[in-house]
Amino acid sequence: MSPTAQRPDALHPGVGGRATARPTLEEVAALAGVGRGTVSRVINGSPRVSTKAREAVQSAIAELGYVPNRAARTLVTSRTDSIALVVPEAETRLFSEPYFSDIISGVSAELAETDMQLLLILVRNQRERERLSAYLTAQRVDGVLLVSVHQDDPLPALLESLEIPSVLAGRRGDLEPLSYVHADNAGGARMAVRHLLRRGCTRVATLTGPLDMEVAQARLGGYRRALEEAGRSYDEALVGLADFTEEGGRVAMRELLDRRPDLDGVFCASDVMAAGAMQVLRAAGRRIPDDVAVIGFDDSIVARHTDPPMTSVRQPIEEMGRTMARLLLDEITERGRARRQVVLATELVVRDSA
Amino acid sequence: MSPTAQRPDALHPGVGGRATARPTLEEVAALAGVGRGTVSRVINGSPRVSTKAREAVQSAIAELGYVPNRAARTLVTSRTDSIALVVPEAETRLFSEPYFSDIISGVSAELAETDMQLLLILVRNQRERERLSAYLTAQRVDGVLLVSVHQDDPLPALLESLEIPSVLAGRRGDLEPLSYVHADNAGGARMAVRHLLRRGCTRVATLTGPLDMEVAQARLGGYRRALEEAGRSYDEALVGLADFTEEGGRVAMRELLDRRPDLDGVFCASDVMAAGAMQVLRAAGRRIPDDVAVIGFDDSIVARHTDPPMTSVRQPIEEMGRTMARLLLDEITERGRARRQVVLATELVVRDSA
DNA sequence: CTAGAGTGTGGGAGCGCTCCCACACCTGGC
DNA sequence: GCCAGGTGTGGGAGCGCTCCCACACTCTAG
Repeated sequence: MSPTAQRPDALHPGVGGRATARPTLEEVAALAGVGRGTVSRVINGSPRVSTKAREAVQSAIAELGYVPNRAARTLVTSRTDSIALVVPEAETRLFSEPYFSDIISGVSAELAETDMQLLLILVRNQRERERLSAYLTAQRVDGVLLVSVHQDDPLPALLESLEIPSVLAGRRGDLEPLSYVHADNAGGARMAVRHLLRRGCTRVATLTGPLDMEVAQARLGGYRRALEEAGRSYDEALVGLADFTEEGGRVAMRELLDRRPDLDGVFCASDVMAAGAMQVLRAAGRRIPDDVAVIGFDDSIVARHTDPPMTSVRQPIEEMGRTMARLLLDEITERGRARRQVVLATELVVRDSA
Repeated sequence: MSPTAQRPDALHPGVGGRATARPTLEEVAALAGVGRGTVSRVINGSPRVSTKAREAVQSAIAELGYVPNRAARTLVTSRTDSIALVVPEAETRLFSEPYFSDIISGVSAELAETDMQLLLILVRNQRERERLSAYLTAQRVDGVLLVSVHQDDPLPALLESLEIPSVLAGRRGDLEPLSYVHADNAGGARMAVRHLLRRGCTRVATLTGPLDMEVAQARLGGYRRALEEAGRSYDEALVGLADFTEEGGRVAMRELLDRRPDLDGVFCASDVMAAGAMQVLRAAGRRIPDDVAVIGFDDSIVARHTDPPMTSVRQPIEEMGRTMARLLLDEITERGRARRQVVLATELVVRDSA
């Protein structure tokens, strides 16, 4: 498609050499009848070039099909024009949720206008964490986006000490020193529980995520706040500790049902947990929503395929991804700028389960 | 965590310079009391180094916290130690299916033992396709994995002309010249339809994917073959053309029901289409599986959450990812080797819908 | 004892860029 | 006429590596 210089190569074809040799900046300069500096200036959009020289260079570039060698540029500028999206994916389940794909969609939408390349890096164990650490230390990216932040994860601290521009999805706590973007988890949870109460539920339980994640704590906090605002007391017997997974949701739901068989509403901190809980409730003969109303969190694809379709708290995940990318780009260009925090609103999507 | 040299920097702190200067190979050589060549040999694991020199170098590396500069290495070797996973994601739906995450899991599992870095690159429109083209032409990766291959996609041809090592997930057709890995789609479809026939279905319909994808054609072919093997004729009225999406499944199912209200089994070329079809069937008052048996394809998370849980053809997606990565690594090391094709078996997971 | 074939090693050259200094060439004001 | 202050330009230096040649040193066979 694009014209490519097909010059006869060296006499020795062998020793694993590439078939085609790419033209260099020097060759462009020679063809355009200018110096290397001028070609470089044209490529980098410097205004200090005469129209005549610029045109000569541009047509030489087109003729040779010249593409700059990024490695050479990186060697000089120590900029890589790429950013990493780091996913500390403990288990495949994390990935089978649309959360990550939506983040990625948002990030790459924001990057579309730039020539930043997005690198996805999965970290699933200690070994991979070390590889990433070496990778980041080697300055192979200009910045890092980190999703799924656990309180005891050493990654954020690593990013801090490396002083590499970075933005988190979520945060470790109130005092998070790194830039971050997250959803209004507490607000969303509160909204969900208020909906259950308004519906007439009087014994509303909750299934939490792993409490070493701020996001899980925030959702539990929203649950508690909604109850207290309604003048109801927070009852530990109605709180089931789980881990965002379907199986975890099933186990916790069974225990909850044992402890408080009279419960009539459940707010689950994730859709897949809610799906697990719904299975258990049905197996126990409860009708949804008549006997027990159920609300999930995420509004993922799972919510649309349960029976009945699930009411769920939607968070603007793609928008989160876009915002993260925007903050990171800013941080890369204006190094040393103040860290930013962004909180995006959540919304209740009402279907049939509550 | 890892020891990092914190030397006082140059007197001039400004002009956007990085805070910490990384040690170079030259400094390691000086500290170890050897030449540059020897350090390079140690780093690259050459056997032609004395034990004494090797140890001196290793401790110097540890002391300085030395990490090689990849850009410099790339400039010389023109190897990048990274590979791209290219996803021509037309719409978000593609991503919300677990297919891609499973591929990614498999690929990175296979890459774990190497120091290859995986780059995920999304291509969603013409503009992004051009960016990718420039990126690949600039030789920024050692190889490419391409998933979701459409017949009219210019990407495979681009990879061919660039002569860059690459492996496809799926293929354009029988004569695919690039290496590829795919599942036994025809066999899986055949298995599914045989299952329906054995169950006693006599009017088995099918919902296809977009027929510009070989994968959709193969599944349709398997459907047809199973019918013919059972001595039944292939009836176009029982074939609903769809596009792998839920909405597409709904629309096609409605049409099918209009045309052939007597159908008693449906093989759907994807789970989400099957989910859409099941909604339509129920709305039309059909019981599943008693009136109409339904089988999906993929065995994705959706299959476990329909009511009733869906029988589906499982393909070993993660294994596909692993195999793709393995083939690509081979192709990168032994350039010019013959293209390879791998077909992995599919399996019928029987649940309640058929 | 010497030629010959290994080993291990240092360091020059060079990968393809950007940075920046020096130099030409133009103005215009005195 | 001169000098100051622009503007555009060429090309040297150097980023941090790998490649490879040359040179010491072995050790063995004749």
